[in-house]
Amino acid sequence: MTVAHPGPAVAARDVESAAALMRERGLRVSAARRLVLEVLFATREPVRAERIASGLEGRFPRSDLGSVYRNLETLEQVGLVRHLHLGHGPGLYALADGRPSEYLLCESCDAVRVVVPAQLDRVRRLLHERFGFEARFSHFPIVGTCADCARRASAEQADP
Amino acid sequence: MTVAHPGPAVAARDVESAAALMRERGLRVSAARRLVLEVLFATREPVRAERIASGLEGRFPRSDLGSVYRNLETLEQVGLVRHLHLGHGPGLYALADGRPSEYLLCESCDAVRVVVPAQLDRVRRLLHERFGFEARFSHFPIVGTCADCARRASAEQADP
DNA sequence: TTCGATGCAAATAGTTTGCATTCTA
DNA sequence: TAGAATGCAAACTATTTGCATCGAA
Repeated sequence: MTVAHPGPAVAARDVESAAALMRERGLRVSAARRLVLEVLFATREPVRAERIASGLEGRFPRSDLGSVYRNLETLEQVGLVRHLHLGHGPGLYALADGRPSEYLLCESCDAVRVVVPAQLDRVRRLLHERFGFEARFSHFPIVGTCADCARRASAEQADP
Repeated sequence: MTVAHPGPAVAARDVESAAALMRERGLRVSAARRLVLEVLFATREPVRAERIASGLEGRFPRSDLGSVYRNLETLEQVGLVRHLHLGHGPGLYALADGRPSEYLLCESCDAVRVVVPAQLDRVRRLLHERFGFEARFSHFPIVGTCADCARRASAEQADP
């Protein structure tokens, strides 16, 4: 899960071009490795390793969970894959597309709001001015309470 | 680790007043439970459960790790304790003082910058205006690159 | 034909839980 | 003395690793 040297993100069009890139880097394209890519291309959202190993619950052949983890790490080093953590729970893996999504996670209802990085640029700028800190919300999200839950909470407080 | 109903934060002056509060809530103050409190009062920073169970490496009697976890959960429900997660790695537990600290975590060097909530109020306001989202950085930190590492990275890029 | 990758199983880290026993209120 | 909390062990989730074998280039 923890990648030593995650390379710069690479957006591949499809499994074949991803496979070609692997070979360019001197890596082999085995059946198990191709399968991880196929699953990631099939579901365009972040998934846990277990779900990949299950072949999306049967839509693809099952594969060994240990190998899935190893391949995800390799793919992340190459830059084809990124992983993120949404609160507690397992890491989630997805194809790296050019500009990574960023996330707002509600702790009350577990809702995840996906936003494009530009929407957080002002927040990022503010943090940079204040602390010289370059914030990223693509690997770990912003955590708190979403609008719905906040409204609900204050309603309950007014009328218990 | 995951607390069902974390009560409102309560700041206790010392172990005895914390113990008194426990009894007020109808909870018992056993030796093991008092020990958790003593360790938390002795070290004023967030610590992992394992470190509590070890009695801060021998300064206090060792206790059972399972019971430590159970007691931390109970203490968190009462509001005396809060836990946080700094990136990967185990959860960290600390006494709840009135206004919880918030955190900036650097992914390159693992440095943790502790800030008082007021320093992030503009960030919070911005997020609330944009998304109606109430962000907290006390349970999960803001993750990114600290000023030092950012400087180092751009220096390396200029002079490789 | 080589050595990178696999599959299986065992190991690890962090945390939770069942249960007979202990001890607080 | 009732039942809350303990201590120990086992279970569990997420992830990593050792190793003999296999297969892609």
